[in-house]
Amino acid sequence: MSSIDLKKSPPRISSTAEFARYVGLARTTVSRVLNQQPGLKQSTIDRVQRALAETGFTPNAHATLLKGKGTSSVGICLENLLTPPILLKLATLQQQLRGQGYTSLIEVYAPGESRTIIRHFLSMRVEAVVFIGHFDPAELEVRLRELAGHNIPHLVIDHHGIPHANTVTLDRAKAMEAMVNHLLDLGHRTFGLLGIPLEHPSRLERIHGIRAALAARGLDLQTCARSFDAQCPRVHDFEFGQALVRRFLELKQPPGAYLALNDEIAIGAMRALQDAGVSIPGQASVTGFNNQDICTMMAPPLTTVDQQVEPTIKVAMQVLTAQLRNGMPARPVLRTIAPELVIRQSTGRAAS
Amino acid sequence: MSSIDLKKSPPRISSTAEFARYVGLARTTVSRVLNQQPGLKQSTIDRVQRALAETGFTPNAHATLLKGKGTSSVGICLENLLTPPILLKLATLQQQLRGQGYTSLIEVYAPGESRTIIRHFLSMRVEAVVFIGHFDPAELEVRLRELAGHNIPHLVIDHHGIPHANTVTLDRAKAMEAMVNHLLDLGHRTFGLLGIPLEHPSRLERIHGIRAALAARGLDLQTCARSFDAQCPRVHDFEFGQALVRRFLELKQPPGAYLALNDEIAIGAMRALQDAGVSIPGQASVTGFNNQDICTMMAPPLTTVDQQVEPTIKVAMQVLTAQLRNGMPARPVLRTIAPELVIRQSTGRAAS
DNA sequence: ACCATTTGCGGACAGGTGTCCGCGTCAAGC
DNA sequence: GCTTGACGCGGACACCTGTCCGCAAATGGT
Repeated sequence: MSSIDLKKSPPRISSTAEFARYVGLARTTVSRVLNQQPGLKQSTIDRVQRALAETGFTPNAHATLLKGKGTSSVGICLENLLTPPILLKLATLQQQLRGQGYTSLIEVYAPGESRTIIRHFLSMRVEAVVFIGHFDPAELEVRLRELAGHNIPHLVIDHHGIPHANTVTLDRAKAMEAMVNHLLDLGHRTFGLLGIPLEHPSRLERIHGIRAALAARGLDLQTCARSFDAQCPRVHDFEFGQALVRRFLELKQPPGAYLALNDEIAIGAMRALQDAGVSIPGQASVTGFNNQDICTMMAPPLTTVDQQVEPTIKVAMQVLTAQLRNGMPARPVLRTIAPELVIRQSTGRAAS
Repeated sequence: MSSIDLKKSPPRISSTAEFARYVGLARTTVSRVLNQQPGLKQSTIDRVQRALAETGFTPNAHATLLKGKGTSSVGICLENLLTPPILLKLATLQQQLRGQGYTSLIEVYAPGESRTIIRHFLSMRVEAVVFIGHFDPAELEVRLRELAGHNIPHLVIDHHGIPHANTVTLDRAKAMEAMVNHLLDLGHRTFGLLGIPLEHPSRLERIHGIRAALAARGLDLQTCARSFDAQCPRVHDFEFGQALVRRFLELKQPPGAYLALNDEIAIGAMRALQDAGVSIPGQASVTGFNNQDICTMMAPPLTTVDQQVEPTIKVAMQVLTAQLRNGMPARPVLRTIAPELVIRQSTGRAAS
């Protein structure tokens, strides 16, 4: 009985040498088993496997990675603002990388810590770095240059418009163009932009799409669309959407359609409109962006743009594996994902 | 001019020896500078720092961690279902750990991969492992035993009821008790449970709280409360909530108050009720759990329980740092966080 | 110019792993 | 009983860093 108890507490083993002593074999032999090299008798293989199961021994990864030429790891830097779609991308990406034998080092970005994060990645000798989300463009560009200096491939997911960056992103211009076309078809001619400034470089892509749709029908951005972004602080997106709409409702002639940067802002906008007695879509239309699950639960369900997470990650993995194999591409790669309009009941014919 | 161009492409440096050759110093001297040892002339320190900035060299972390006794890293295993509150906990925890000089290895759990994940943590020689969220109890217990076998401290955040586990969690029993009391005060005597089975072990804590509140007023769980969880598949929580409520509405006398497992289910429930013409809170009350931002945007705003993320992480860090200093505690630690009821307009007086 | 002190050098070792290689051992086949 | 493989052993080296130590060189003071 007591022998069983003793067997139940196997010794703490922290090196292959120690483990080999436990099994009663040479260290090199054990190493050969662990790395599945040929020329081993089945019985000894079994003996090692059994001891492995008993003790739960794991070779020190740091020593392995130190020895081996590559680390088979990629760094993933995550935007501060953690929304469901971003997280879904993270989870999917990590799982796919795992399937390819890659370990992922995940760091959540915090303002001013991007340098620390990249240096950590570099010290861990990652083979590539992925950025997911939106960052400060200037800061990101510096980091990318830093990585290029070390000949480490990178990939930016979602943040379009960084010079020389390898990018995979939803075609937000096309998305906005399609959305505006949808609203134009419904008779809308006045647009309130929520979270989309007319000038700010970070949202330029969306503006391009909006402008293109308007121009195709002989309309002008400046006269059709307005934005009050600068006048409201953006802390939580829901409240931001509310505040922006309240500002619009102070106008003599509020717009008939609202285009929001994302679903959260759109939902806040709907709330403020309905609280003010404006019916949706009877008196105003509202559109979101991202197609989060919550959209279908609103009254009315929110018209929005689907993020296409799976295609995005699929393409991202293609670009990534190509770079892991062949190194940094000579010219930056830009792959855009086609968006898909999801029309629900928050958009309707313009009030005449 | 060309010399400038040449200077712009510093050589790829991947070891301290190489770097020392570049600076023109001995490897040991450089190492002393990097580790801030005394007895160095300021001018040589500057020389190294300058070269450091030029080349962006970073010592190989694997070699350092191999040499040093501890790795100063903790593993974080994340629940598959990524909701905003969980993510907030992750981000906060990682930031705090970073502040304490600890690196965090983050892995998103995928069914059947918990073994792989833990083995990865072990091979990286993490000094502790944190689980955030809810997992398969049996699987989690095996992992915890595995960790204990290696003398590695652990901490489970949110998942209450794992035997021998060090746990930090919201007191969900107290929360449900307070919530039911609130509804009893409003005159409710019939309760529909959404996502909370009467028997299932994983939700036993909530049931205990509900039962306690009822018992204090001489009421009985079996007669007051019903649950149809088994009859509806749970894929997306929003739709789950909708489906459950539809099932309840088939009854001759649907309950006057609905207690949902989380905010998503509650929101789905509200949608289904309102679509069926049931006014909230006039004809039925609905409560959520977690107090996500979206709650305030609903019509009516959702009564719910706040997660208390900051206190939770604060306590988690206390427990964690204590274990990192002193090793596994002799007896499992259980710290519960006091919940806070957030009463909004989705609950009201029972219809008479 | 001389001596004492600071300061950098270079060799050595440890930490754990993967791999190569020569050598011993054991069993099977003839 | 001898040869021939098959198989395991153990020494050696490399990967890169941190640290210790003896020693040489440079520095500073007088």
